[in-house]
Amino acid sequence: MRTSILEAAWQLVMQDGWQALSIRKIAEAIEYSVPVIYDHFANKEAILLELTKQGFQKLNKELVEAKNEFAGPEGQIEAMAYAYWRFAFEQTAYYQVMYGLGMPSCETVNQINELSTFSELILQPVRELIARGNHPETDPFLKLHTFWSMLHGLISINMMAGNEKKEELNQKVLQDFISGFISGMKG
Amino acid sequence: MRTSILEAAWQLVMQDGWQALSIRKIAEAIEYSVPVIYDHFANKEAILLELTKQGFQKLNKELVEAKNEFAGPEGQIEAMAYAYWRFAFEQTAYYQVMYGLGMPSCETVNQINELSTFSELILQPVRELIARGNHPETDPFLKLHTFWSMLHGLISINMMAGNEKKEELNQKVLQDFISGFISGMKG
DNA sequence: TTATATTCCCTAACAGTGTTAGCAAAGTTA
DNA sequence: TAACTTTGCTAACACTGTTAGGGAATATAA
Repeated sequence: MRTSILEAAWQLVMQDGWQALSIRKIAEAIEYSVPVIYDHFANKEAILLELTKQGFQKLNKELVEAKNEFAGPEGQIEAMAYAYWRFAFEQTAYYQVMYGLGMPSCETVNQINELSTFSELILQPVRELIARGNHPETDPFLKLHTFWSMLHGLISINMMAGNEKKEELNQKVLQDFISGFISGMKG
Repeated sequence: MRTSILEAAWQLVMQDGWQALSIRKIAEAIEYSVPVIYDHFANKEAILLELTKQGFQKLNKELVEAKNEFAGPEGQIEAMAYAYWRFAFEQTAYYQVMYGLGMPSCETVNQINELSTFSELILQPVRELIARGNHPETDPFLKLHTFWSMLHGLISINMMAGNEKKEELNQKVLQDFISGFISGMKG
C-alpha cells in the first residue's frame, strides 16, 4: 500500500510536475478514498520526504558508479561532477524535490541534504589531490563546499525557465570549472 | 491602490513568509474585498512579478554602489560579489522570490532574471581583468557565468534549512572562491 | 431635472487544496 | 454468538485562487 501510494505519486509528478500533485489525485490513482492515504503517511510532506530519500539514494548510486570507473582523484572528481550534472537533468523531478526547486518548499525535506552522501564520496579524492599538490595546508572542506556550490548553482540557473538554450554554455562552464577546480588544488 | 496592494503583500511576506501570502489576506490588509485586487492585477503571479522586479532593482542598486567604490576590476568584482551575498541574506524574501526559492515557482517570474542587470555590471571588469592577464583568449561570458553560478549556488545551499550554522564556512568559501576566481583570470 | 452610463465595490459562488471526525461494514478472536 | 479490531468510506472544515453578477453611488447626457 505504502509503495503503491509512492508509485502513484511519482507517476503523477512525472506526468504533470510537482505542482499538480495532490492527495486526492493520488487517492484516485490507487482507487482508494483520501483518508486511506493518511493511514500510511502523516501528511503530504511525509510523502515528499520519502520520494526525496529515494532521490538521494539514486544520486548516491550514480555517484558511486561514476567514482568506481576511475582510480585517481582527478578522474574520480571529474566523473562525479558529470554524474551529478547528468542526474540533475535526467532526473529533474528528483533534483527539484531534493533541493526545493519548483515547488512549495518542505522544511523537513531540505534538512536531509546536509551534503550527506555527497561529502563522503568526494572528500576522499579531494584530500588526496590536495595532499599531492603544492598547498597541502588547503582546507578540503572548503574545496568540497566550493565544488558542491558551484555544481548546484550551475544546475539551478540552468534549470530556471527561459534558460533552455544556454545548456551548451553551461556545459562549457562546467568543463571550465572542473579543470580549474582540479588544477587549483594541485597548486 | 496598486502600490498599497504591493505594500500590504510585502508586509505579509515579511511577517510570515511567502507561503503565508494569500489574496484574501492582502484584501483584508487593505480593507477591500477580494475582487478589487483583481481590478489591479491579473492574478497572484502578477503581484509576485512586480515584487520580483522591485527586488532586481534593489539588487542592481546595491551592485552599482558596490562597484562604484572601486576603480580597478579586482576591487569591483570582489565588492560586487560581497554585495550580492549581502543582498541575498539581508533581503532574503526578495532573493527567494527572484530565484524561485522557498515558494511555488512562478514561471513568468523566473524569466526575468536572465542575468539581466548582473551581467552588464560584471562583464566589463571581467573583460578588463582577462585583457590584462596572461590568457586574453579566455571567454568572459564563461567566467561571468561561473561567477554567477558559484554565488547563487553558495547562497542557495546556505539558505537551505538546517544550514544556519554553516554561514561561517560559507563566508570562507566565498572568500576563497573570489580570490581564486580573480587570480584564475590573471593566469 | 430626469435618464442613461459609468465607475466602484461587494456578496456569493466555483473548483480546487490539505486534513480530520465519525461511522459502517467486514474480519478476527473469545 | 458477542466483543473487538481492522479497513475504508462519506462528509465536512478551513483554507486557496479566481470570477460571475448585482447594487449603489457618481458622473454624464438629454
